Amino acid sequence: MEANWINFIDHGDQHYMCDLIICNVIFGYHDKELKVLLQRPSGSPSWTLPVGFMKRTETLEEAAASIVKRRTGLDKLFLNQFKLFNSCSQYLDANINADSFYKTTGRQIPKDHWMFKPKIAVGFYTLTEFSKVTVHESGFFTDCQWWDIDRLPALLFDPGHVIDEARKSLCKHLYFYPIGYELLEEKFTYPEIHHLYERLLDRKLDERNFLKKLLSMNIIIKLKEQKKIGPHRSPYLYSFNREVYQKAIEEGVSLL
Amino acid sequence: MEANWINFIDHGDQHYMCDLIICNVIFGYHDKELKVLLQRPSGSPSWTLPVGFMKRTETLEEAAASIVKRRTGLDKLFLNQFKLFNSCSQYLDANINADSFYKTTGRQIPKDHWMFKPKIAVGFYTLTEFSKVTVHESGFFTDCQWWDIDRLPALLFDPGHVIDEARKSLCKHLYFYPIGYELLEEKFTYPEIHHLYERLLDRKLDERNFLKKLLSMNIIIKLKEQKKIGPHRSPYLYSFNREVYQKAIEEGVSLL
DNA sequence: TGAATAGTGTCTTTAAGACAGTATATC
DNA sequence: GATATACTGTCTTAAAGACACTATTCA
Repeated sequence: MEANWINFIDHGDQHYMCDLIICNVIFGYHDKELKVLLQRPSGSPSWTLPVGFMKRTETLEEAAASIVKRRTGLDKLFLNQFKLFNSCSQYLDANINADSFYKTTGRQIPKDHWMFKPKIAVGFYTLTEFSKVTVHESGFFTDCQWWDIDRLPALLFDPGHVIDEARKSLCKHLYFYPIGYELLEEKFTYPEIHHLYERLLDRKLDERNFLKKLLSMNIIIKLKEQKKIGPHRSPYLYSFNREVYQKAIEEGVSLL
Repeated sequence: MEANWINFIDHGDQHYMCDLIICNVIFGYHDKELKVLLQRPSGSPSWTLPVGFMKRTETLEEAAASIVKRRTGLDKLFLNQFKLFNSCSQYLDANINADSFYKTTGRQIPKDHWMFKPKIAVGFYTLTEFSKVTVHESGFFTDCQWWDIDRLPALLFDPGHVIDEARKSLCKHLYFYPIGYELLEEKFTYPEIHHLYERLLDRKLDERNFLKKLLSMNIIIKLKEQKKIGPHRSPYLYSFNREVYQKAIEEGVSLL
């Protein structure tokens, strides 16, 4: 076990908020699937959401952004603080407790140590186009990978079904604000955005009516280019009208 | 200064989350005005929102409810956790710091004491019919009173304009869920609920269309009784259809 | 009869929803 | 011409919005 990890255990509560953990649900979209980025502590059979502590000198948003950046290499992502979760008494792994620490490190840590106190989890979700991400492994977490949202592994650290709640918040968000700029590439086809919305909402959207709506709001612009997609008709490319999109983000809008 | 207060200073961080404070915006509605309940620490010229710490053994919602109950005497109120606020380095009063503690109590408290560390404020808002409340003063806070939302005094403890944010969240909430059961009396007139919504949203609502909407949704029921309101035509009383209202709370609905 | 508030109906406009056949590309 | 996907238009229905006069009560 590394020296800075031991230092963290001994003095972490001076530099980090010890009652809080930041818990990120990183959504990705690729190949017609909605995905979530999960990590696995080395040696553990179970997966967790990317979590981390918050420095006393930073804001919640900075803390969440730095955790996301550590995993994805990306910054300036859209981050949404969607919910708080009570009583997370372990932050990484049920196997991490005073006994297991003693066994693996020979260090005796008191049972009332700050690490073992109950914590509030601050849930953030974030959206990114899958292929922009280079998945980063780091230190404690040797595995890190994307999972289809409908085929998730059992999660160890999951107070109150964090992913479900994140997804619900995302859906609600979708009724008020546009989403897509973060999840799609700069230029995208109508079938892509149409499918994305169906996937996010988990229901059918009439393809003609939805397109009519998007175009009537001027939120997407039809380009002259087409995308080659193999042995089929080439779909036209669209891009977001940044001005309208930005305004919709700020003032709210209903696309549905 | 009382013994349990000193005990709190010395050992509070064992029993309370020391990185968090719970911050409540208690909205009331009475006499055509939207109001907020504020308190004033004894000796301070400035007002604050009802705040408090959270016990390590309780949930966020329990902590918020107990603070609200302490001030209003009411429980089972609708509570909505609407936002987090960064870097609240003082939780009650800028005048409370190591020096002032020494002056008033003779007790030397280290500058890195848990009370003076930066905190995250967890914002809740709650709604109640003004006249149900008996305003409770308690211990440290000798004044406690309702203020018209448009004529608030300067607030000492107000990271990020908590009341503004609470009001914004409330408005947004209003587009998705019904509100009124908590703010009106059991039986109310149409002008009352109409005015309440105008006041909450801070804009005109066509009286005919809004009534049409409420009735077509079956969310309010016209009673046979009328309310005597002085030298004018007596308005009919309405009550909420609890079944429809409850369903709307759970599933969401648009009244606007 | 004047002042203040309560109460109500119709028409217009806009948005949502349902629905299915044609077009393009490649093999 | 078979297959797979892209693309488009019209009609129906429902909801939202605009709008102004009448009713009641009391002094």
